[in-house]
Amino acid sequence: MHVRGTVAGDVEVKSVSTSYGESDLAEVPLRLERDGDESTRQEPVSRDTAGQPDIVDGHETTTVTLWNKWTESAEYLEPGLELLVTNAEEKEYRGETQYSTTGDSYVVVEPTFLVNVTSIRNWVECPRLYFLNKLSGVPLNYPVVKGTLVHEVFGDLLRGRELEESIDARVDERGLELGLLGETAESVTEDVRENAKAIEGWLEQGRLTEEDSWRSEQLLISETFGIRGRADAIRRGAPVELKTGKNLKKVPRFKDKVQAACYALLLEEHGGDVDTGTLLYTKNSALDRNEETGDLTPAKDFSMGDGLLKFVVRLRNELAAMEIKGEIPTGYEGSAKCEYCFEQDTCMVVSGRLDQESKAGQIGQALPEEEREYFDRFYRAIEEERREVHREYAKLWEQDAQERADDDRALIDLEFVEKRPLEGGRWELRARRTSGANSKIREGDFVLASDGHPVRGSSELAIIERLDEEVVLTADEPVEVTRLDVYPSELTTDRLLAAMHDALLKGDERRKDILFGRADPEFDTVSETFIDNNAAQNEAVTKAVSAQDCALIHGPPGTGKTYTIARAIRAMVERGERVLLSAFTNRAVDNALEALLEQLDDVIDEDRVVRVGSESGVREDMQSYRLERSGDPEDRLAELQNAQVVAATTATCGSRVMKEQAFDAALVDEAAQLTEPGTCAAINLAERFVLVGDHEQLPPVVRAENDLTESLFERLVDLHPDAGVMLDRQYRMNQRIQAFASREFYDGELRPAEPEIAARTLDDLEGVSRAELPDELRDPVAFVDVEGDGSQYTDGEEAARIADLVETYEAAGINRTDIGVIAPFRAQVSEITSHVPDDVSVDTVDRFQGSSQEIIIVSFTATGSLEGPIFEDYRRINVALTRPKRALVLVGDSGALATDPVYERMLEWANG
DNA sequence: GCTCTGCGTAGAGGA
Repeated sequence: MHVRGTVAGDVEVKSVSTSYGESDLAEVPLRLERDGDESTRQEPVSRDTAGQPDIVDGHETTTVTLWNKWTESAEYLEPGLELLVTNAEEKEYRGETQYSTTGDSYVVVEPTFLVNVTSIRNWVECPRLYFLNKLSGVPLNYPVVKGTLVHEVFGDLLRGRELEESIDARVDERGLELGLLGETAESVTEDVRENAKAIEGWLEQGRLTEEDSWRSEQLLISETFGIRGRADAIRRGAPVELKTGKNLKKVPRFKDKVQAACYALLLEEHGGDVDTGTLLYTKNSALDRNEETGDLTPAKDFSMGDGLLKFVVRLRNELAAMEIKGEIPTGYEGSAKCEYCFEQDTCMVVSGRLDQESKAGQIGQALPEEEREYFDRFYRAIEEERREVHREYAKLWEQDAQERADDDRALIDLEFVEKRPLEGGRWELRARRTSGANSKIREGDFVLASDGHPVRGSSELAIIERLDEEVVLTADEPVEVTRLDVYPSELTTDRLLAAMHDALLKGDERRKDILFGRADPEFDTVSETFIDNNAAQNEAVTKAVSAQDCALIHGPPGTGKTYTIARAIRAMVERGERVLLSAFTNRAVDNALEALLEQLDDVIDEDRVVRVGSESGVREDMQSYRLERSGDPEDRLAELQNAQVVAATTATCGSRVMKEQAFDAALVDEAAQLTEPGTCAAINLAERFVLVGDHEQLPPVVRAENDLTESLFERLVDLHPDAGVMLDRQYRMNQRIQAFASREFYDGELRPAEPEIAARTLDDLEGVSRAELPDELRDPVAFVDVEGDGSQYTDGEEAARIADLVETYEAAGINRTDIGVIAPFRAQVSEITSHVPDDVSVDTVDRFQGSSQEIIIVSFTATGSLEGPIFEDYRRINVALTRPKRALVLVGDSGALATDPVYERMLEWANG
């Protein structure tokens, strides 16, 4: 039986004498997991072949005894951590039911925390090395790229692709990286071929002697052991790991065995019974000839005993416990000798700079205390985000299909249509959507495609190629797909961490003086006039161009910040500088790039502007600027190096490719939507930076409540007011519409740029006369009082009323495409969408940021009271109210709105 | 409680 629960008190570890001699044991007080909602819970798969495991029910506290080596895992336990003991034994002790481990037991700490196989591999080498890897990421280097290529070719061979064709295709795909590394296609092809020949020879042997069954690159998840990873290959049910590094010893390296053992655990949970593993060292072929037969022997088989598997689970437990507690490893946890470690110097430097305890010791001067405090604060915040991502993994099996669908995290009820083999051995899968349900899943995303359950059923990591009424996917193996689940990724948290690390430990001192307020930003003298009809915009461009360190441009709604950025970049380009243009979202990057291209028209050639990003992320009309990754290495390199302007999201700025680039200046748009480390990812690449944004609009989206919610932009605006300029003339709203936002959020400083803007009304639109509108809608700002239906996240009455308003406007000659409807909740967005015609754009406030419409109708969706975080953040209201150009209609329950002073003032203004 | 975009996935190797 499996016992699962939460540690409820202090753990007692002791030694006792048994008939077998001296034994260690740990007594763990455990609050058993209550199996409250049976219908939604399924039991994890057991390693016990005797039958289905029982989950111990109830919520009483009991004692679980962990014997012998499992006491090691008990040492990291503390109250609140979750514990799973498989194949436990039940016993009665003084009238109480207790449990203990048996010879077949595994003890798993925090089983919902899915640990990567590579993390375990790094951890067994040295826990401190694991930490350093996480902190700085692995930079672009040839051995790693070559290793990846050989793996890809190996996978292709297993899927039946021809060797030379595979090598050519794979080398071509990596053109950009190889170019950056200064490699030529010929030399890499030769190198990969040499490694791949060894694989091919070995595969041939297997084919000659016996019937082999293979599959390649399988992503496996174990909810019992809390491990996830992708096995290179599985041969007759056993893991095969490919290594392109050197190993001249007779036996596999220990960390390689640990890695294979992880896959063995994963395979066992998926129904296998594994006792051997194979490691394939491709460099060994020529060196390691078998003396007797003369055969090439790159493969080393080894047996995997129970002891190794349990050891691996204990390693995983140690790692998971530290991650859950947010502790930083010192290196003392492991037994590696620092003098043999070739990361020793890096380790000592990082330990010295951050003044962290470390087995290798510290060298160098510690960072100033405020910087170390900053590191600790942001490390904690980013790791909190990482734990939120891990909560998402756990939901893959904790939520049932319907719950996930309701949460927009899965598409269920797909109807499998067909599978088709692609060249290169991959598969195209097609399925039909049988309902109109929406989800977070979009084209280009990685998803788990399954025939029913993403973890327990047969499932594959797949890429969404197309998503409309039919779903088209590509995957390594053909799954008869009926369900898709969002596959969470730690990639962005990894990049945030690396960006913070780079800013603090690699950034120059002057930059840090600015970021920490120890020095004031300085400016050159520039007397040129850039924009002659808008003093604030001209000052902003001047500041951006003349900044030696940084400039901060505060751009309220409609003040032309995108134009200002474009103008500033043009001035920089004219000065011969290389510029990075960045923002958090692809949409913002493409918007800014569009404005920039107009400015650069006669300044530089089009091919000197490059957009870096994925095909699915970049907008259709910007695809021609997109940097292709595949092709001849020298061509790819030239295209990027030749670019004087590079545009990319901040996440992409943290990629290995972008980290190889350097710029004179970085301009970051929508900077108030970025976390500090997110902003650093972009500005780390440049000598100077310009942040453009509005901290009175929406803040960064973060999963956990932590220090990431304030943007670097906002902090620097306070810290260095002299480096900032506020754009104060808006080109969007009628004066009436603008008044409230200006007074409430911008100290009354926001004004119309021109009298025509202030006076714009619906009458200006072709074929429209306000005279045909009912009285209440003739004013540019109107309030429509609707009592509401009392539901929480939807309001059918508001939706119906909004549909009427749309019809009224249409009758007055207004195009439906000129009307936008904004609601606070997604549920209300769907509700309204079902009431109004398709060409009226309906969306959440958050998604409307950055755009505008002739007419905006706001649905408040609140009855009775105004409770809820969505209404607490006034920045959201600022965004909603500043989207329209000519007319704004507020629809809501005046009683509810009047309960909050800001909303009450809004009502007075709207009714005034 | 609610809003929700990014990212080649995870792993590739050095000595």
